[in-house]
Amino acid sequence: MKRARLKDVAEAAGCSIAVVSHVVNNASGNITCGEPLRQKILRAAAELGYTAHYASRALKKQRSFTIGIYIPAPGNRGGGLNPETAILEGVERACRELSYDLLLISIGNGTPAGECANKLNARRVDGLIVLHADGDSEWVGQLADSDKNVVAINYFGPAQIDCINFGNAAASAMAVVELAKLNHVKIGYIGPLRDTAPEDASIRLRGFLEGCEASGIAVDPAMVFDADFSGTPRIERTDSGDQEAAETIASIITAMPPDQRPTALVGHSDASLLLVLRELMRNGLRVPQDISAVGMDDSDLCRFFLPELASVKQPFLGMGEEAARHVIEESEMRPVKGAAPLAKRQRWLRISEPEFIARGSIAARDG
Amino acid sequence: MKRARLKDVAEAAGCSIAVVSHVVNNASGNITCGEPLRQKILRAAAELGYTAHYASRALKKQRSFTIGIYIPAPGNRGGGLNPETAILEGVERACRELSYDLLLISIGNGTPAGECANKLNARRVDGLIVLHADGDSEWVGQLADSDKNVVAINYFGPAQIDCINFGNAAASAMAVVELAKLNHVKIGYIGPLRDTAPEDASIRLRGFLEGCEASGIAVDPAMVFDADFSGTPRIERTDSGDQEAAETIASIITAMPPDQRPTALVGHSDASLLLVLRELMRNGLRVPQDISAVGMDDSDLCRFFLPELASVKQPFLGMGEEAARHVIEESEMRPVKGAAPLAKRQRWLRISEPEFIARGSIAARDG
DNA sequence: TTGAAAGCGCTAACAT
DNA sequence: ATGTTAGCGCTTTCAA
Repeated sequence: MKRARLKDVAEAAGCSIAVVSHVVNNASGNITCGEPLRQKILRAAAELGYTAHYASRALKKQRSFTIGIYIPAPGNRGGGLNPETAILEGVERACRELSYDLLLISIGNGTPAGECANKLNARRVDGLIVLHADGDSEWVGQLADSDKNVVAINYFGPAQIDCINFGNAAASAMAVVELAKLNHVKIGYIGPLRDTAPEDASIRLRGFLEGCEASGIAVDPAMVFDADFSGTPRIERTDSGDQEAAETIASIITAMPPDQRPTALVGHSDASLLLVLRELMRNGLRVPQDISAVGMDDSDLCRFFLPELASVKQPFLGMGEEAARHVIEESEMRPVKGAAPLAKRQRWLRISEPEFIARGSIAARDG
Repeated sequence: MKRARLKDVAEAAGCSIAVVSHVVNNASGNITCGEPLRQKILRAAAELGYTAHYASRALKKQRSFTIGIYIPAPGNRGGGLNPETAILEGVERACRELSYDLLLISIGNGTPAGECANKLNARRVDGLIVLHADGDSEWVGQLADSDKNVVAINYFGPAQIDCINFGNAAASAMAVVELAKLNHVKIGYIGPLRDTAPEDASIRLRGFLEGCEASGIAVDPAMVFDADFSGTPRIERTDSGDQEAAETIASIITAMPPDQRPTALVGHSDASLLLVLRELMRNGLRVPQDISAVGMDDSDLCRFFLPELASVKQPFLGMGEEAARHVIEESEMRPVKGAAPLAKRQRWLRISEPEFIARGSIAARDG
């Protein structure tokens, strides 16, 4: 059986399509309609299983009621449930709540610029969400300049684009502060184990340093294992040998005299920290008795270690929701006709607030 | 600046929109056109940045050139990069290759039946891919009956729907066979640690048993830790206490006289197996010297253990691609007008072929 | 309170 | 070889 059109419902109810259109949308134009007819129409519509043809409505309204999302490559943080999935879930949830559809423009594959601009231009999507866009790439800036409706998630480039970012600095600072509360004063930092680090790694290092300062903790360069930090021990880093780097770092720490060793470690990521911890434990150190540990991102890995790893969590789902809400709201503000292009407002910029997740890998230090 | 329409290009090129339509699609109706005009049109189109309005084309062609995907809840396998992401990536890739768009109907949230049927009905999507649909649910069957274009991935219910499934039985059988090649004859099995197991868990157990039979290995019920197997040791399983179950199983194995212990373990999942392995190692057993291990799904967790866990991998990405290809192909076979509803063909059914990933957790047994 | 009708931008059959 | 035109199904203004 063919699907029902407005016309079919109108015939079944014995009236014109205009009234039907009005009734099923329960608002449009200046049409009103008597209760009996109204009921008749609703019944007919239900009976025929009427649903407005999507393309037709989109054509008429000049809106697709769809937003697009672009995800460069999932799981780049090395292990664990990737943030992308949680963000996507949040985006999808917000879209559904606001009755928008979600178009997955690209995931993992690499054809950003053209595709995105194209979907936008073909009126395929009313707005665009871009995840982890490379700060160096030009296309993001071009989108922003062309006054398209775009919001980036975790973008650290120069383009003046609306965006919402992980609270990277706040997260690592928070880890330090929580450890300080437990009387730790010698706190080490485990940066990226590879030589190709994600863009936000340096921000996390900065947060660590800020956290130390705020807590009145002296930073000891000998225990800050991050290539971006001056005075750090020289560690050989390659593009694949996480394990070797972890072993080197662990042996350096193990070799320190017990009273000079860090009593706690903050990791730039759960994965890096866990690799180092595993080596430390093989060297005979106990977690958390000898050394406490706090990771970053609260990935699935945390709960697969013994003791479970404390971590700082980003509100991925919430960020996705918020981004979607913003882009949709923005889309509805824009005039559909070529009216005034809506004076360029302030750039929208949000930093998410991380949350500390306490677990077995931390213990208080005797005062 | 407003986006260009067919009409704008036609004016710029000084011809009618029909010719433009023909040229930009380089095929349509029985129109031909001289080379000079052709060039002029192409230039004008490029200059104006012309792209066909999506909704308009969809309305006219009665096709959305979009397929929808429904993902109930990601990451249910407990840890590691979830298969859903890889499948999604494959689906997206195939869609792009075939110039289809991908609509993410739902991920993680729970509103399947209505939403899916609706998108289909509103001509929002030309076809639908459903991931991990619950075998008990009715809505999948209803979709199938209504002659909609749907393909399920990893569906084990009764509905006569096109689908492509993980080769679960083949995977666990493969693990056994590979271990047998290494002269293992006492092989244990680690089933789900929780009392709520995924639907395909029992198939994996069956595969294990088949693998044993094929390899001439006697199954010892005392080392088959799966609640579905008669004769298995009684293990207390709850909905959350994986760790306790793992400890119990490990202590049972450790308590066995060394010459009666399994020399190898097959896990129904990487996660379950790793939890048990960790406890075994804490009890003093060495992997792989004392006991070899092969997991399932090749999740990210595998590479986070020492030794790295051998596993059997499902071709997630390829399955996604194949599903998408099928649903698109099917969509293009269907008549757009109400012609003959295309006699119901054979049910399309594919089982994916798993691949063995050898890693440090396996060693040969002395002959 | 209801109906008629003009398009939204595009494709394709039909005319020239 | 090119132009004209009738819709696809819907929204909405205008007329009755």
